[in-house]
Amino acid sequence: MEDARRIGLRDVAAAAGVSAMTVSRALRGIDGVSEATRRRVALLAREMGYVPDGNARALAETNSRLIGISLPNLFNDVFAQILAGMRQTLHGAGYATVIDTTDYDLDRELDWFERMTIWRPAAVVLTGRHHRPELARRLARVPMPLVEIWDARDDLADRPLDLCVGLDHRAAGAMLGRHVAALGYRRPAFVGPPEGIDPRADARVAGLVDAFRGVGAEALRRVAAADESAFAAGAEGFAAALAAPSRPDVVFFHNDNTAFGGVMEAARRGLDVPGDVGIAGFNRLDLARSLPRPLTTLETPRREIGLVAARHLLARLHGLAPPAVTRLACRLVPGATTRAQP
Amino acid sequence: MEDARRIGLRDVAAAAGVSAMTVSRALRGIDGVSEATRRRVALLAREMGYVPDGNARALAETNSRLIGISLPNLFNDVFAQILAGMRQTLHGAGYATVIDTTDYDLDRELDWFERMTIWRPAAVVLTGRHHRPELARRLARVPMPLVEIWDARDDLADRPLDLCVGLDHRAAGAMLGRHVAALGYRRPAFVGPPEGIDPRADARVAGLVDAFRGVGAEALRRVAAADESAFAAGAEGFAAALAAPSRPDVVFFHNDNTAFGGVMEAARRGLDVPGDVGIAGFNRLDLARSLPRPLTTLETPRREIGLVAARHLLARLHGLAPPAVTRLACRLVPGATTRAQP
DNA sequence: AGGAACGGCGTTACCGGTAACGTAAGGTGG
DNA sequence: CCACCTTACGTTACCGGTAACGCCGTTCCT
Repeated sequence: MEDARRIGLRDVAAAAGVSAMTVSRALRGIDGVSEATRRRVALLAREMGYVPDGNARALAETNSRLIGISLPNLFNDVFAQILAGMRQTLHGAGYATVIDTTDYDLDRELDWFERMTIWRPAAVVLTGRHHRPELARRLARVPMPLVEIWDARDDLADRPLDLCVGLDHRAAGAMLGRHVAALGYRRPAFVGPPEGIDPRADARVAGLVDAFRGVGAEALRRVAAADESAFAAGAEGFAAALAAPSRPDVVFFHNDNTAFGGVMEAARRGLDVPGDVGIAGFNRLDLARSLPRPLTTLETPRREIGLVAARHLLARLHGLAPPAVTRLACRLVPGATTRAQP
Repeated sequence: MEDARRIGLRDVAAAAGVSAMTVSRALRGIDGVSEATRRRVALLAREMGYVPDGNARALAETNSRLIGISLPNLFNDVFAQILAGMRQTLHGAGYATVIDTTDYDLDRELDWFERMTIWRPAAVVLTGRHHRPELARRLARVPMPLVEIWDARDDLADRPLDLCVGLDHRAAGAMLGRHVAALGYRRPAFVGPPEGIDPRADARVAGLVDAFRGVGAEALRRVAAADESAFAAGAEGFAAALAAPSRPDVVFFHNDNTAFGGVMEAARRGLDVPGDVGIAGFNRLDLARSLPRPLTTLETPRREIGLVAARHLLARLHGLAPPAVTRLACRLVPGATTRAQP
């Protein structure tokens, strides 16, 4: 594998009869080299198969062009879309991105952060507002621009580590909940991950509770559903929710995919949706749009979050001062899986 | 941002009253340091917030622990699952991974490859067997272990660049096609990306054509469907396929998500599936499992491809010689969207 | 008792680039 | 004709680690 020594700047320099520094300048397009020399060097470098060494370069320059991004996972398109939005902007600005997925495990996030900072990234992107305290301590020692995405709660006491772009999941849950409560539903249930796993899910549940408080509704029943497949989890969770003594008249789901599992389970049981039971999803995933009976859901601006986060990060890297907290709006999408009128 | 100079090995060394080399050895757990010194140094390093510099380290050591991975995209779980399989193994072995998505654009793949190799990765993972010739040329100059995943056609004349782990998409298409042909369908259509975008889709179409050849079937009609949503694309493609003069009696889809779009469109039109028209998907995505009428599809071993690819890559990095081409088996999943008997 | 082996640590020389500064040749203006 | 400025390079000193080797005081063996 390591047959011949790698070709370095010095090798090209020797072949061209100039100094290494001249080759460096020529290849980077920096002033101080005649056009003739530049062309000769560039040609030679290409012929010899010269590839610059990123490590040496990064070591010599003090600043890197690397941005680390931590996401819970890449399934169900939510984070994949946020990521796509960020990448587009960051790559366009000449930054490389390094991704990791934590599966909602804060220890894995911290672990990744420590392994990542070894490479002296120009900035870091984290998901959510909740991290191990050790992470903030490390960050304080070696400050660097940082964006927390996806979760931007409306709470002045809760300062972000640096920048923050996302939505208020509690408010989002409340918006959806109020819409559904206004339709007359009074026995709400929620199917999603167990409490304490995904803070955003917990926040949305809190929002639902807010919405149903004071309208004479029963307490929201939360059902934990976990399966490697979101669809299966939704079906099982829906079944579990219906098994409760006081049968819910509407079931909220963690996202549209799990909600679809619920819709399927309802059909399997011969239940009429929304006649017998209402169903609401979250995020407005592609699937929600394509169902014959459109899902009642809430559209989250995922791609926009990615774009804005990247833009603010770039501004920050250029020494500007973008807003610390950016809260993007969600859009209620009334569907046919909840009844139309009270 | 760059207030105080970063703390380096020398700073810790000075504070501990030893040489930088001793600190380096102590922190890396290398022999030649007394236990007392090691502990003192480790504690001091932690207190001072010392973070090693990956670039300097990578420059000093000749070999890196970085593996670059190129995938078409991260939507619809196919590549996300392959990736999850690889990551698990590679991270366990102490390698870091850097991902990029090409969106099926070979120029972007080449571009990424050139930017990536600057970091002297220990190995590279590419998707598919088709790349820009320039990429192979670069690779020849700076040889490194490489795996091509997902596509492992059964063609002796077609040598992989190095290693290869995947499945034979043409054979997979043929397997599914033969099953469906045996059920008596004779007017097949295919809905998926336009020809020339995704070589695997093209191979599967070739397999379908193989399967329907010689059974007195009409020529397979290929319908291009592209939409940002796979579901919408499936619905539109299905509609387009049905609009043909000789209406197809079975429609194959690029994957289960697009197939689901077809199922929805059929329901919207009041068509009976499989009575009026059969539908078949591909990949056996989670969705296919959760439908009330299970989709006829072909299960591809995505996670296993990731695991095996990573394992072979590690073997290769350890100087062993894993098999050059590994073809994994697919599993036919007969469903209820095609009729049961001829 | 003398030399070998060993544990524990320091020195030196890179790894492959780049910033900063130095310099010779040719052009320019007074 | 000479001081002065450009242009086009070359030199030097790092960037922050690590491998290889050297050195010194113990301990152990014969």
